[in-house]
Amino acid sequence: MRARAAPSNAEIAHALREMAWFLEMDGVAFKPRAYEKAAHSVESFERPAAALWAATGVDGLREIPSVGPGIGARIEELLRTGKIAELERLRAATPIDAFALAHIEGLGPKHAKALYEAIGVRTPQELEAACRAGRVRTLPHFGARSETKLLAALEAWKRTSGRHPIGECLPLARAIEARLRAFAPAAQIAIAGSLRRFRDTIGDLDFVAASKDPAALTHCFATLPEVSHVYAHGPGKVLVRLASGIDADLRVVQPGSFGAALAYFTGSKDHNLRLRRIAKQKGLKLNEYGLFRGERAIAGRTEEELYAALGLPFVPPELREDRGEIEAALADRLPKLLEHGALRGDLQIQTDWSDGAASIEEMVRAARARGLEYLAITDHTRDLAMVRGADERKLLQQATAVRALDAKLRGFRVLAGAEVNIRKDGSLDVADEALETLDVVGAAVHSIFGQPREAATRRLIRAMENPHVDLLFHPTARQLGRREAMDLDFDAVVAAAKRTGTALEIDAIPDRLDLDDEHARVAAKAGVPLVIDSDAHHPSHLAYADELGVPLARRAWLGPADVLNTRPVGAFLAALKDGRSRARRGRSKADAR
DNA sequence: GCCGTTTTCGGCCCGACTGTTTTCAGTCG
Repeated sequence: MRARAAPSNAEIAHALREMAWFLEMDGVAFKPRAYEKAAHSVESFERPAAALWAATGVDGLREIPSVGPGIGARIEELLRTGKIAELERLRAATPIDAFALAHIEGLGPKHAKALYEAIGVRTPQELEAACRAGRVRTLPHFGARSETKLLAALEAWKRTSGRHPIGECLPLARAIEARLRAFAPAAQIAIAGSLRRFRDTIGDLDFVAASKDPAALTHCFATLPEVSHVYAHGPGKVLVRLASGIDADLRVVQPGSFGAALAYFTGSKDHNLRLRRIAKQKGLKLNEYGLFRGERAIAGRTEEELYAALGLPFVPPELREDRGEIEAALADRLPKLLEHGALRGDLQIQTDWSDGAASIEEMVRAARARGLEYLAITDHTRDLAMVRGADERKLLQQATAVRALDAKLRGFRVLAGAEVNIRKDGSLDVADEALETLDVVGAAVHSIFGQPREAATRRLIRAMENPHVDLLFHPTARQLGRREAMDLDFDAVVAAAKRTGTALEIDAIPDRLDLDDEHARVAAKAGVPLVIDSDAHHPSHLAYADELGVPLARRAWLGPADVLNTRPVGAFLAALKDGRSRARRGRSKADAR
């Protein structure tokens, strides 16, 4: 019999969150927050809790912040038996689909419990039936309006899984921001929330404004053409649903509070909690209106002023996730992050030789116009026959064309490359002799995504062991909202990348964003070089590298030294060459064994 | 249930809005 796989940190966190929800449902004081905090902490803990426990037992688990004797014992129980008896008991006592119901907007644990106890609602489907039958309005603390709201929330829940890819949200938010600015040129207006932190998926769009006339601005927001429904409209706050199915909200404060409100609504929630606690330790109070000593505001007009008054350097929004940035700020050791405009080259470009929309010349022109200094042309290869992927002959023909163009250019380099396909067993679809002639070889998975972890990991490692492979393109092959990342032993992938001198890519095309921030951070910490590419199939796509790739890298705490394509072309190519010779050394060692 | 440069006990973030209420609980961010 196959041994049960040890629960991952994410699975442990999920169980702890469910505990928190059930405890809250029962009106238990403080414990829910303790479980919630522990869940967050386990989730963002660097090492697998299972390994920690295997090595040092239950006492070792207490190395994880916010895990004490109680929760430590629960985690141990989960690791040992695959279950938490207390969670099973809570589930049995109130057999509802807590996880699904928790995602219905406006429905919290208390109401969920009341609905179950009074009329037996256990799932979103049963909730919908009860609302339609008019049974919900008969309960205490519920009315006809509650029913209408729940039905609307259920519709929203069915339409979306709750979060939206950033590529969809960013243009929409910028358009709304522009409308608000046009309406109130004197007001301060900003995008806040997870969008300002550049998370890869966004729950809703948050806007913050400072204005002397809040009511005019909230009215403007509530009547935007993009708005399909207004949930709530108060004097300083509006909550709406947009026609695209995304929720959006606006908060308006007085100018003296703009920085405090911006920080507050940028979050994350966990980052804010830490700031609040620091304020409290100093005998201050922090809210969305400012930092107060007693009744007197001592900061709040700008975020910089606010952080300074808390004794902290300014924390860039991309870092505000309570993933160590508070500790780093307190020690004045915040990383020097990659800046916009720092990328000099783009290493994954498709042209009309395969599935791109533009010619090599057009892509080069667009790249120059964006201020880039070099480009690698990396069209698809043989296995992607559907997009006319190149065989060896076509590849050499294209390389000749690229080099001819390169020879004519002044002050810009265009490099011959390919995006070769990694087959099921880790072999490549192009012969080594052809790859050897190219400047930049990226390898990528385009099919068979569902392999077991061990096979998938071996597949990527074998591809990286080919000495001609310089880059691993979109390493986990995820597609946001469509396809999960491949199941990989990522630590093993990172170790192999380091050993073979292969750089890992942050593919910035909006539906991939692969590596994600956490993987990229792990890779960089291990000393593996990264590249940030647009994966452009059209000249306009070149913008993705700076617009989405750079913020993602900032979320991963990357500095310019971590990213190869911040280097001038000569230094970049030298780094690739170094990587190839490292892979050759690794391979000859493997052959000798 | 966790935590500690006020603490091993006594705290635990804070305010806006809604709906159902006659002063507030629940939910959200």
